[in-house]
Amino acid sequence: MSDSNQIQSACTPSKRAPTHRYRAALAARIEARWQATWEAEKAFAALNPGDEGFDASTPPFYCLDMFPYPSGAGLHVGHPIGYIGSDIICRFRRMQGDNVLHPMGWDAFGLPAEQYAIMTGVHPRETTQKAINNFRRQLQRFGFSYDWSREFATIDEDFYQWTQWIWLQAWSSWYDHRVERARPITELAAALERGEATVDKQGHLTWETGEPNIWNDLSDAAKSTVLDNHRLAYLGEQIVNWCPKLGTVLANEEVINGRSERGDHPVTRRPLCQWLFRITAFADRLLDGLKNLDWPESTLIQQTSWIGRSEGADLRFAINDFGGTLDVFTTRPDTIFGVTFMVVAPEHPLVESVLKSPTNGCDTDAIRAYVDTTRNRSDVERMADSKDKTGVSLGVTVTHPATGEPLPVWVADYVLMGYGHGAIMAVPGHDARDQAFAQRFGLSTNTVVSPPSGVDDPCWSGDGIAINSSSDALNIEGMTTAEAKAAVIHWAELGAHGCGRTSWRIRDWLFSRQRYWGEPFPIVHGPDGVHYPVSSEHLPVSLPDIDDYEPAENEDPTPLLGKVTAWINTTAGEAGVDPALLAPDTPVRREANTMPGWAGSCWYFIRYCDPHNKDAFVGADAEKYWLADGVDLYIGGAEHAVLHLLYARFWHMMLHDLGHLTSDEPFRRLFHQGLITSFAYQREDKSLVPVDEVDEDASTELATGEPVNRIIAKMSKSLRNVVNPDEIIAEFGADTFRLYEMYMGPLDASKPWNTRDITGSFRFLQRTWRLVVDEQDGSLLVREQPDEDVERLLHRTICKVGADIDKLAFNTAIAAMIEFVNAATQAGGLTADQLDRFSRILCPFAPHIAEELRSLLELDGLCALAAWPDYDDAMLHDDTIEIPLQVKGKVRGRITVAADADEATVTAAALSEPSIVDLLGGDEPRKVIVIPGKIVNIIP
RNA sequence: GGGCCCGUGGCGGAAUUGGCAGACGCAGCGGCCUUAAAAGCCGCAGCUCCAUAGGAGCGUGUGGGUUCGAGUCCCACCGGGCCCA
Repeated sequence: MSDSNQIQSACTPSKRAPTHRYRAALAARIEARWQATWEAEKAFAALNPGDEGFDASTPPFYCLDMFPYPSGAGLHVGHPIGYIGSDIICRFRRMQGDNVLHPMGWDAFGLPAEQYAIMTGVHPRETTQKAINNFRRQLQRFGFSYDWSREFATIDEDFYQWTQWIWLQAWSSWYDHRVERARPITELAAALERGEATVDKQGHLTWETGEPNIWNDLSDAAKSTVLDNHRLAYLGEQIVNWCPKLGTVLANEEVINGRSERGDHPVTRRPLCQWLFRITAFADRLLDGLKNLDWPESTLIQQTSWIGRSEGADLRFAINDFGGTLDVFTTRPDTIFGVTFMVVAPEHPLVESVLKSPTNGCDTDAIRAYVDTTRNRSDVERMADSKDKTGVSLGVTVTHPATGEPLPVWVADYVLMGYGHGAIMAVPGHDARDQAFAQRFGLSTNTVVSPPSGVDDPCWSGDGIAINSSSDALNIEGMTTAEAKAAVIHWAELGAHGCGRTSWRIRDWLFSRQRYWGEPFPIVHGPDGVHYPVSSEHLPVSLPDIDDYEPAENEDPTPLLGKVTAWINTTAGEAGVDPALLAPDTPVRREANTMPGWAGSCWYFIRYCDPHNKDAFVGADAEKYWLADGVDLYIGGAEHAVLHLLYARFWHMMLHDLGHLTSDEPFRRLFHQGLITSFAYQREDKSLVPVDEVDEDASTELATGEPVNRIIAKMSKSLRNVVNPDEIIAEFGADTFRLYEMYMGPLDASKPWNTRDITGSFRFLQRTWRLVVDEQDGSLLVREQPDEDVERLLHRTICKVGADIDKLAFNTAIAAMIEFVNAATQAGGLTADQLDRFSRILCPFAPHIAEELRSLLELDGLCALAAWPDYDDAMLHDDTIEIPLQVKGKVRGRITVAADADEATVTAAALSEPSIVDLLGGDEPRKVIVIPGKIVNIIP
């Protein structure tokens, strides 16, 4: 600033912007001051049972944000929207007297830091720590009421030792389907020892008594194999998604259209021995548990379809000439009379048999050619072009079990080997894909289900009445779909043609990765091929340092940790195996795989309850207090609808069964915040133009003058429409930022960011400030006597804001506060008492300015810890109300009546209102509809 | 291909869940203040038409239906988004 300006300012103070106007610099001072105060006074530290000052009568409220993965790029304005919402709820509940647990931490293992390490050689721990520090700094500028004393990262050793411990719990357990819960594996061993359970030569477990029990004849290694086959964490051969480029296997969920979700590299399928979780054992409970959750409907639907329970039947068709049977799974056994052909997947063993010993009329060349071309197509491609079906006849037939008719067998790639038995019975009358196939190859169609009346669908796939459905062996004619299903299953079971079966889409969860930056498994491979756990007092198994992060890019999956031979090859004693299990000098090999990024997020919310506990993953008292009914409110993105939320539920159920947790569901209420999108500009040919190359007012491209259309897109670097919250806070302050994001629209809707709109929220705070503060000297300006209308409106605003916060409808709560401030400005100000109450309802939204206003009032204590103000019901309603009068649904006049006027009074008043009298022209109305307190509709 | 959600002024959105469509904010226009500008304050503001005040008609993606009354419920279609294949 130049000298002359200063002189002029000093001489003519009225020309100068007032020194105590609410602007960015003042907001920054206010925000720094109160953030420091909150920290110094530990205002948001949640008290645990046993802590000094803990009051058991205070209701607990656990509000959780999905913790972020701290990326090197820092926060953009989309990140905080959920955190602002949860902070408002937390501050509100705190003011209502709850003991609020509102923690924050870091999901810090994962691929990006490791890939950065591959490029730069910088240890992922270093990169991650830097990113964490930056995220923390950015988040703290918002004034969130987190209890930072509970902060941790999943890479901290005293956190991941318990992640490893929980994995060992799973490894040490099995699922008892008789009682539907997980139990310690030692109890299974004991039952086998006592002969309560028996095991046959194939290793199958039964609880039928009287079976010959071979358990006690087994070698120790064989016993251990039997137990291993029942553990909830087990080593199994599975077809995996192998990504040579990333040097790791990926979960199905991490593969999108045959490419890796991260990095978009090709993924192929191959069998591999991997650590798995037996999540399928919990499938029924994971499904049933959804019924009691207060979750968004769309997420419940997604989890339901992911688990994918389908009731149906396995049916058996005798293969002619070859012998043996072709087994299929179908959800519609009632359509058995509609089967006109069979289809097997190209990988089906029958195809190989046919090629080995072809029958007459079998074109082996065509079959081989077809199988070869389909082999390279992904499941996605195979399912996608449903319109253009391909396939080849196998030249064999099967016998229809109910009619005895021969049915041709085809091979086609729309049938997948991975689902059911890799074979289907085709019912072209009632399945769209089968119909398309039948039409393509001229196969016949039987209609066997009559749709409900009014439906005219040549390929009805819904329920109906069975028609054309009888033979000497089976008659289901006239039955409903449900009856027919039951009848066919009953018939099939009696005649050994099949049995009823529930099939699941969910598969066991692949839980090992060949990457470096993850939790090591706390288990070693003994010389006898048996696994030995690292005993819990030797946890964590620390991740060793390595020099070279580059994965071996080859066809043979090798874990990165396999390179650290000195760490891999050790002794039982060195690794921490219980000497009672294995002599300390026994050479052992450590497990070289690491856990996937999901591991820490499966239980981090449990650790927040008791983050510094050295003896347990959570203390029993803290767990019972905070998690008796799960997390009260969980806010996070809908992109985690299936994976994270399903995995966390699985761990929670397992730990519950084993007696470590009170509740069996982790998250009672779930809320998904919407995405913050951005405006982007599109040329006529739909190509996108970066925002900084566009004249936004004229809607033209700067370089060419060509017109562009404004569209809504995700924020992205390439469009240069990413907004950094640091800049917005510097320009307007954190309170304005918080208000703006909450005022944009409903929290669960996706909404476009528009920097221009922020000024509205900023001006609201300026008006609020000016309403009660002298902009020249900063002193408080309040009136002595309250304005009657303002007082009435204040009661309504308190009521509305409180109700809206409960509904997470922050946008309308803020609109109500703006209306209040505008009305109070017009009415000439507030009393000190009114300002006190208003600052308290403003506090959850704009906590810093609220504290500042409270301190100007010289009231004791922090606004953040003050009680939520009361309102008087009597002040919410007026004595008289105006009611619109409609004639045939159009408003034609209004009357003012007492709020509690009865129907007759309102009718009389309405019919004597001049404009209504006019319109009726002396005739009696045919009908008068009075909705008390709302509207009158007159039908002439 | 399937599932779920959503289409309201120039823009973001509101609407007590079937009862006055467009709250509140942005942008816009007019006025006050100012030498001027910014800021601020006061006011106008869905569209079309007639018009001096004022009035009439049309309006929540399109078409139909239910209802005294539909942005809201039902059916079909069009468009967009998300998720899953």
